[in-house]
Amino acid sequence: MVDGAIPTARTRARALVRADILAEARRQLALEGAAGLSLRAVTRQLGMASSAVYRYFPSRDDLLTALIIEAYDALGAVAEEAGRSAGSIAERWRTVCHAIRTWALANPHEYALIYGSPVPGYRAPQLTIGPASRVTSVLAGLLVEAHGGGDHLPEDDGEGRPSGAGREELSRGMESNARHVAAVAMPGVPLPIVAMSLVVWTQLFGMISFELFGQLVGVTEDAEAFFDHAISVAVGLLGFRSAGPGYRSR
Amino acid sequence: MVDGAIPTARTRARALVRADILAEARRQLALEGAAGLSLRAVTRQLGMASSAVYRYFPSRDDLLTALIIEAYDALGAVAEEAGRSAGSIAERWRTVCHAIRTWALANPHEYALIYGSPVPGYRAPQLTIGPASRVTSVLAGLLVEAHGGGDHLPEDDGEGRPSGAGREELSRGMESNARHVAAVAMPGVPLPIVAMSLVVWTQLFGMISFELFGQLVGVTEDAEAFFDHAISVAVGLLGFRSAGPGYRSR
DNA sequence: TGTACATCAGTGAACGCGCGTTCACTGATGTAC
DNA sequence: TGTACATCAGTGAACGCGCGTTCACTGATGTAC
Repeated sequence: MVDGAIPTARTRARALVRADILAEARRQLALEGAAGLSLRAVTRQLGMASSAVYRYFPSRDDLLTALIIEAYDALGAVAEEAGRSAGSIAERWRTVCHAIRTWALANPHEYALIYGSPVPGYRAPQLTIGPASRVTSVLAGLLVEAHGGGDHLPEDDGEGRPSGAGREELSRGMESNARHVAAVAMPGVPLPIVAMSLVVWTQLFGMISFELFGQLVGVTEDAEAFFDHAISVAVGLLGFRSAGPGYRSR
Repeated sequence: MVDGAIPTARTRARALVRADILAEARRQLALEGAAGLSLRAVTRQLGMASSAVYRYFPSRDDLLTALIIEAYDALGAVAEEAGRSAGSIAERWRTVCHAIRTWALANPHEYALIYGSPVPGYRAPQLTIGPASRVTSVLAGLLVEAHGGGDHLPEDDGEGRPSGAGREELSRGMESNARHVAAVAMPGVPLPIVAMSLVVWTQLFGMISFELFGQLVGVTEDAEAFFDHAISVAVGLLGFRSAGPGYRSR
C-alpha cells in the first residue's frame, strides 16, 4: 500500500488484528512480566492458531521490541504532556518527574521492561533509540529553556555553576561527558549544570526503580514524600528559580 | 548433627556437594541470568541425576534464594572491607561506593538478581533481609561515625542541615521517613542528613543500574568519571569534611 | 461488468526442545547394642 | 569388635507441561485485463 492510497479491507483488518495482538501481549506483560510473555498464550487468548502470529511478527523478539517501543512511547507521551504544563521551569520539572513516577507505578512491568534488568537473550535493536529518548528530551528541554529563556539561575556565579554542592571543577573525563551530552541534548546549558543533570537523572530513575522493585519497603513508608523531597533537592541542585510556596502533588 | 559434634564423612560430603551445586548455579547465573537458571542444567553439568538436587534444595526457588543470599553477602563483605579502609570519612565513603560499583561490574547478573527487576513468580523470603542490609549498613555506619566521631560537618548550621541544596524544611511525611530510618540505622544523625542520605543512596544504585543495564551507552562515554563526579556531589551533599586534594580511583 | 489469476491471512498438525518435580529403588554410610 | 538395623545420598524412568517455529494447506480478498 502506497502512502495515501485508500486502504483495502484487508489492510484495515490487518491493522486491527495487529493491534489486538499487541493489546493482548501488553495485557500479559502487565500480568506476568516480559519473561512470562508467550506467543502461544497470546494467540490462545485471541482464539487464533499459534502460527497465525507469524503473519504479524517474524518472531517473539520482534513482538517484544514492539512492546518496548510502545512502552517508551507511552512514557514519552506522558512526560511530554507534563512538560507542556503551566508554571515556572521548576514547577514543570516537578510535574514531569511526578508524571514519570505515576506512569511507572501504574505500569510496573512496562517500566521494568525498559528500565529494569535486560531481558536475557534479547538485544534491543536501533529502532528503540528514538522512542527511548523522548522522556529524557523533555527533561533536557526544560534545562535548555531555563538557560535560553527568561528563567535565570538564582545564584549563578557567572560561569554556570550550581550553588552549594557541585561547585568543584569538573574532571577531564566528566567535562568530556558533559560536553558530549550538551552537544546532543542540551545546547547552551553550562557544563557544570549538564553534569549535575546527569546525577539528578540517575537519581530520579534509581529512586523509582527502588520503589517499584521493593528496595524501599520498610525504609521509606511515605514513598511519595520521599519522592517530593528528592525532587526538591534536585531542583535546588539544578539551580532553578524557586517554585514558590511548597509544591505538593495531589 | 549437633553444633560442635565431629562431622561424619557423610556430613562433610554433603556440604561439599551442596557447595558444588551452588557454585555451578552461580556460574550459570553469571552466564544466563536468573531466568536462564535451570536445575537440570546444573545437575547435568555436575554429572548428577536431575532429581539428586532435591536432596539439597526443596525447589528451584530455594536454590534461587540461596543465590540471592550469597550475592547480598558477597557484596556486603566487599563493602564492609572497603569501609574499614584508612582515611577520612569522605575518603572511606568514596572507597565503599567504588567497591560496590566494581563488584557490580564484575558480577552483573548477581547485581541484577538483587537490584534489578524482581524475578517473576519469585517472592523473596524473610531470610534475605539480613544479608541485604549489610551494604547499606556500611554506608549508614559512616554517617553515624561522622556525627558521633571526630569528623564534624564543615558548614553545619547547628541543626544538622547540609549546606547548599537541601536546606529546605523537611515535609511532615519526609520527616517521619527520616525519623524511622534514623531509629533503625542511623542513631544520632540529624534528620536532614538522613533524608539526604536516602537521596544519595538511590542515586548511587540508580547510577550503577543505569550503567549495567545499558542506559548510559552513548550518554556518558567515561562512566568512571561520571561515577566519580556523582560521588563528589554526594559527599558535598552529606556535608563530609573535604576529602583533600582530588581523590581519583586507579 | 465479468473473469482468471495472484496475494495472503489464518489453520492445524507436527517437530524438537527443555523444564520442575515425583517416586520406587539401590547401596553406601552411620548407629545402637 | 561384630552384627543388625536405620538413615539417606543418589539413580533413572516417568509425568505433564508449555514453548517457539515450520510447513503444506484452504479459502477469502484484491487486481489486471
